[in-house]
Parts: sequence; C-alpha cells; structure tokens
Amino acid sequence: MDSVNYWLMKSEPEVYSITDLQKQRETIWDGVRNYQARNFLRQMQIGDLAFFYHSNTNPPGIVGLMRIVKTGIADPTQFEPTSKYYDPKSSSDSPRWQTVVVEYMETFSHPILLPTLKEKFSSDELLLVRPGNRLSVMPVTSAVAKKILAELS
DNA sequence: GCCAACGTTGGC
DNA sequence: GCCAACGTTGGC
Repeated sequence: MDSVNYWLMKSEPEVYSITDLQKQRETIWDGVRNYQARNFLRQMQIGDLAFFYHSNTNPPGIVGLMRIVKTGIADPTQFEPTSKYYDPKSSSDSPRWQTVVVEYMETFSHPILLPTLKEKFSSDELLLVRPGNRLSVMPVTSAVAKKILAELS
C-alpha cells in the first residue's frame, strides 16, 4: 500500500495566506531558495499532505491542510529577471529550484498555534519547534501528523 | 521594529 | 577550505 507523507510548509500570510490559496484552489509553491527546503520539495510525492503554517505573524500557527498535486515543477520565478527570486545562475536546461503545486483542502476552524505545538511536541518529534530552526519546508512524521489532525476532529 | 540564529558569499 | 561580512528568517 502507498503511504502518505506529511509535510509542513510556511508562508507569511501578508505575502500569501491560506485564504489566498482557498480562493485560487491551487498554486505553485514558489520562492523557496534554501537548499535543504528544496531537497524536501524534491522528495514530495503526489497525494502527500502538507500543513499550511502562517509564519512571521501574530499568532503563528498551523492554519490548514493542502495536498501535493504536481511534483518536480521548475520554479518559474528563478527565470524572471524582475522577480525577487530571480536566480541568474540557474538555467532552463537544469533548473536549480524545483517545487510542487499544492491544492487547497481545508482551513482549520481553530488554528493550532505555535505555543500549543511547543507544548505537545518535543523538538525531536517536530522539526518546527526545534530552537533556531528556520526551514520553510519540512517533513512531519505520520505519528505527529495524526495527532495534529486528531486535535481537530 | 528588534535581533538572535542561520545560511550564503567571496576574499584570501 | 576558512571565516568575516552580509542578508534573511521569524518569534517576540
């Protein structure tokens, strides 16, 4: 049987919020320019589920759920000279930055705020709460994911 | 807006 | 390949 992988992806709601995703239905998750985060994006598979996390806002927390619907997409912003994500060292032959297309699934009626996540999970269980961690894309173990999802039912 | 913690860059 | 300088992230 296929196992679903779980992820957590951060976005600043002032830049792109879950409400924006709900309206758009799906989006290319562009703008990731960190190799570790990109490597996680490369590992994603169609059907994987990702928690949408609102960062750099008050209060920060997990606000909803989305699904990976396309993988191995070249981030188009790397080729756009006017984009803040333009990467002159990347070529269309071998794009440096790949990402995924995500589809909106749901907005949680109660977001799971960062203090709650810190309370429930150790830094070993959940990368997000590891001190100093700044990754914008990271894996979530299925055990942790199921606890998060159970919180909401 | 502050600033600690990171990641990246580039001179050497 | 070291590491200082610089830029970014993101909680507070």
